[in-house]
Amino acid sequence: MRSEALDAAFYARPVLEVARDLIGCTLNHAGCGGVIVETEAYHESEAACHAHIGLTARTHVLFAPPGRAYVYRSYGIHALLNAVAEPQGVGAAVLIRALEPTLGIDAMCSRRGRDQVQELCSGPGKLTQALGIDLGQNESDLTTGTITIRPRRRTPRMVAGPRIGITKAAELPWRFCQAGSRFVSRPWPPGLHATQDAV
DNA sequence: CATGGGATTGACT
DNA sequence: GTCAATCCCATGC
Repeated sequence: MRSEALDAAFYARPVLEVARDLIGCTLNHAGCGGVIVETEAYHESEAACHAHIGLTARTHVLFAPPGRAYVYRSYGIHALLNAVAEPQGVGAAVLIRALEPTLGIDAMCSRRGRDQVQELCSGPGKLTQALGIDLGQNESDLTTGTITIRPRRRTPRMVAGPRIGITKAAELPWRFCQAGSRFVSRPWPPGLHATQDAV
C-alpha cells in the first residue's frame, strides 16, 4: 500500500491552518470514507477546548505529538473524531464535523440505518458511526494507522463561521466549511452561501 | 464516593 | 420548535 497519508509536519502547524487545510482532504477507515467538508479548530488558549483545563487523563492526548487521533464520547452516546495539531506540548485539535461520502456507501448506510447519502456523515457523531470509528481508536496515529487522511488535490472554496454546539468562546469564527456543500452538519446562515468570499 | 455537565442526534409536539 | 437518551470524566465532599 502506498503511503499517501498526511504526515506529522502537516499537523504540527497552527491549528487554524490545519483546520482550513483539512477541508477537501479524504478521510478513510475500514473501506469507508469521504471528502472532509466541515471542520472546527480547538486550542488550549480558549475555554471551549478540552485542553484548556490542562493535562488530565482525558486531555493528555491533545498535548501529544501532532497527527494523533483524539476520540471521545459526547453526551454519553456519540464518538467524536479529532486530529491533534500544533507541536507536541501544545494542546490543540481539529474536530472533523462532516464528510461528503464517497467510499463504502452501502456499509455506511447499514451502520447508520439510513439510505439517504446526505444523512450518512453530516455531523461529527454521524460520521464516526458511519465509518465504524469508536473510542478504541483514541490516541491512534493518523499518519500510520487504520484511520487515514489523504491530501486534497485542489483547494475548495471555503467559508468560516462560529463553532456549533458550544457555550464557551462561542464567538470565535473557527468553523470551516466547503462553500455550498450539501453535506455539512448544519445549513449555512442565509446569504452567506453565495459564491463570493473564496478565502 | 456522588454528582453535574457536555464539541449530538433523532424523535416528537 | 422542544427534549430526552446516556456515559465518561473532572470536581467536590
